[in-house]
Amino acid sequence: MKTYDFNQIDRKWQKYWAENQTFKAENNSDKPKYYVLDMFPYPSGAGLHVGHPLGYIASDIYARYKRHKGYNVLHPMGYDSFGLPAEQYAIQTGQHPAVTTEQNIKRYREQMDKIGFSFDWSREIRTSDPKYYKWTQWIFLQLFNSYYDKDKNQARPVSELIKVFETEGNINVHAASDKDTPVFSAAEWQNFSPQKKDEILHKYRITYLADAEVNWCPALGTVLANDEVVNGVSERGGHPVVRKKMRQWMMRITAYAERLLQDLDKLDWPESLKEMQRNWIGKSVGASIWFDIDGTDKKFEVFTTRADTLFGATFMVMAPEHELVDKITTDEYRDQVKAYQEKAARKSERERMTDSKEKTGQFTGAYAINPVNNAKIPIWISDYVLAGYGTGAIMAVPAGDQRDYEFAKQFDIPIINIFEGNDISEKANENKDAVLINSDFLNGLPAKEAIPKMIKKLEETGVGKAEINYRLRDAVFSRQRYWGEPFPIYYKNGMATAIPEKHLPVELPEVEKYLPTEDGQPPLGNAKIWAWDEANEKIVSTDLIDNETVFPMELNTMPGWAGSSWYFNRYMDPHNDQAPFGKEAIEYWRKVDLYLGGSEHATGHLLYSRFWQKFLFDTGYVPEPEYSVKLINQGMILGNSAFVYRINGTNKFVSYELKNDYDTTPIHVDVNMVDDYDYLDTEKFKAWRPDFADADFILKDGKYKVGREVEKMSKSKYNVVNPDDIVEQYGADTLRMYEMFLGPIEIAKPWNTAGLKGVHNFLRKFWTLFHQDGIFDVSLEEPTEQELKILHKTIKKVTEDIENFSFNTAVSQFMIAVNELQKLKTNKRKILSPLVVLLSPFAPHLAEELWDELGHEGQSISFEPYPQYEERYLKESTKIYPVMFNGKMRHKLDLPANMGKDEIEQTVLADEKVKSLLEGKQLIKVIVVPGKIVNLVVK
RNA sequence: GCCUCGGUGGCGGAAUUGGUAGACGCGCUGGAUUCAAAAUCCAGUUCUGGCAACAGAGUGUGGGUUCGAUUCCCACCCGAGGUACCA
Repeated sequence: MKTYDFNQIDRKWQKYWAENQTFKAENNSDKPKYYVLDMFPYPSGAGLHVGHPLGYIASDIYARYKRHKGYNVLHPMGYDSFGLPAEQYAIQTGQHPAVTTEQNIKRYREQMDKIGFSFDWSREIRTSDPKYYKWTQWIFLQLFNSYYDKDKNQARPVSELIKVFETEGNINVHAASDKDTPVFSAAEWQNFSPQKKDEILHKYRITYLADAEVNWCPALGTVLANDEVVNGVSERGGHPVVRKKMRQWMMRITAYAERLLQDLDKLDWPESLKEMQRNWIGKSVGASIWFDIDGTDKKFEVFTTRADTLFGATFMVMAPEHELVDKITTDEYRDQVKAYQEKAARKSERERMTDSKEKTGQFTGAYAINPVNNAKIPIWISDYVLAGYGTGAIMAVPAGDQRDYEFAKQFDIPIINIFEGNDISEKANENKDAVLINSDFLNGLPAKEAIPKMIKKLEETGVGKAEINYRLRDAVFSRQRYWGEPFPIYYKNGMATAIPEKHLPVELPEVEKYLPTEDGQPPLGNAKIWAWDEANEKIVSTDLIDNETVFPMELNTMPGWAGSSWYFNRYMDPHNDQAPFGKEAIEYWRKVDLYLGGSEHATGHLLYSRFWQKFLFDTGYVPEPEYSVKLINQGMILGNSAFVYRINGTNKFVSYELKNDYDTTPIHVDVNMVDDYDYLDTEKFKAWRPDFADADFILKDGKYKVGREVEKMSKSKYNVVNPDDIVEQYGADTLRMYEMFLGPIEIAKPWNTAGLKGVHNFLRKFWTLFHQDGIFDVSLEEPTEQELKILHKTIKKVTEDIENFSFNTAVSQFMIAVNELQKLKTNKRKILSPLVVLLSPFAPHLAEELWDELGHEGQSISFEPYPQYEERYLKESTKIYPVMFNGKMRHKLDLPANMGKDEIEQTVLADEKVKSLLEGKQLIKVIVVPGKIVNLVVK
């Protein structure tokens, strides 16, 4: 080989690794285990862009490094292959989502293979594969058959709960359940109808059916997420959206709120990510207080974190949807209350959040009685109180809460000042150190002391108790979609009933259309073979539903996060068809040692998967309550968009420097038509789109310069850079090292190709160290002390950098080493050979090639031990000490490196130059930092 | 508003527990090589002044602790991400 032929080297070694299954991990080994995981991708039609592999490269470097270090490394990859884009494509074209998905996966795989990852492809999984979702359905059934026992603090079988109901009712049951769960005795339970029993059990199940309020779009026939609704209409199509209660599958994640919060402290995750989860869970400690309603036998509960301010409560506010509103409203106010409720119902949740500037509300005519002083307090409704948080009602203390203050001002409600030295003419006092007044037995106390005192009083008189509230809500688990896991559920006499486990997987049925049915049913309503024959235990035609033993199947499918909430465990034993994973496999691998992925999953995947893991831990299926103790976020790689400037109303385009002289509109232009100096290839531009074919240009110095802007990389912005092109032009190793060199992995950064050449040069120089005039030429001579120093310094620094995931500085270190060795014209085997191993996690193709040339045919470098540095080569014989006076450098001194602190001090003070500098000054003290500095403090 | 993270040359970015700020790369300048260019190699490159030695300033701003601060403390400004009538 005459030159560094990276394309040939890439192909050769990628083939070799595939054929030899070099990176296949075994489930038993004498070596210690290490599990490196990337968040698996959704295979979209657009293919990979240069941003996707960033995390995969980092994890691959670490995985390869750990293999060198003697670990049995599990480094798998797969696809989160259920999802919306494939379904939408199916709606447009009639192409089955499975076909599209298969094509996309093939493309992803080809692209990933070109980068030379050390994935164990024998363990590949796909969430849309029935062999995989069989076990997603299985886990769903375990959740369905469990409830959360608050005494034992773990999930328990529903069958045990039923036994308790049969013997003592639910009076002593302390379990996570819906708020409206009735209290009943054993005798009552026995007399309930099967439907009633079923309904009650749903209030306890960890996955359960409930009427949840959703954004329903009648025109689209589907439920939309909050961010798909803009100004009360759907983001796509602009159809009206209404709030509607629908029967949905829910996940009782709230049962795990406290454990999800507590265990965050055990995790070595980025602080920002943990903080996001903490906020999302939103724990607040306070009290609930019962208020009687004047002149009735009704009462209602409020939650507050400031029980101490009860004497300052001058009105009560209920959410417009509060169930008591209709019952307590007096005739006088009925019409106005009704009108307000209707107005509030029309607003989407998002609107209610945004129009928060001005408070609106309506008095109900009813009054509550303050339990501590029997004061009559008017009850209002307002949408600033949310039905879904706490009890949906609050006690309003305008002196101590800014929102209550604004409301009181708006409606001229009196404000009682309850804080000493407080000015209530402008705003409320939210300072917790303020001392209470006008508060009877709490006068003179700050919140910290007053809160427990008040709660004690409330508990004694039986009108309140200490309480903890969480912002976290139970998660909606149904989707009105086709391309997702079907539920293994059928409806017998209206009761959701599990299909026996032995019949899993319940495979997704074929449908003619992927749209909702005409009567508003989800797409599975179009399926012909979608009914459960209980007698014969199989899925049959829906035509047979009138038959006594044939029942309709669930028409919803599971959401995208179902399959991704446990996939990390499946990799441990991906082909098991008896269990989601074998006991032996999970006991061996236990958990992910290093997890890499984006922070956008903080309150989605990363929370749901922790929840499922804890459930599986409770039920004894997994040995760890947290599946990933160490997590690193990789930052996004942003696109560097290019713009041309069209003069309005013409087909003329003006160069960036001149654009301010005209009235122009910027237009995205494909970055692949722009060179490194931001000049546009005008011919390519004309050929790009028909409407630009006759474009005119106003040039500057004969060239057209584009404008630049950093944005998210996306097809629609024409700023996507395909990794294949970089690999083609510079080789996989250059791409790998360059992406690492770009900056720390956690940071978001724009893609620019400016530095590619530098990294590529490094690899060429490295190759050149082994070759004279293109011919392999490595000497067996003993290395010099200087060469050994370079080697060992590099080993030390690079190893430390890898351990700290500081891959950008590791790459720099390699560059330094190569520059130094190039200057010495080193071609000694004893230096170069360890460097090859050291480099191999970063540039595996080149490393394997050189390793082969060094004479290790047939032995993959991948399992060679990583070189270790030796301290003795790092010691320097002399060290230059800066001699500083009052922190300013005045002199440099060459001293032996191994000199002790006192010795350095004496030698420095004896130095002639130092003596002359000290002349006429008073020496106060001498600071010696061995190996670093000598600082003389003088006056 | 609140929470988290950050602010260092023309650019991306380095700097162990406070100890010579600007590693490495890009770009730029000069030189070598070449008929010429590309490529490669060598030297220089924080700013200001100076031919230079050198001097002064310098890590968002202002203050503080210290012999010494990019690093620690206080206040503020700016940016990114998250979150929001959460009672």
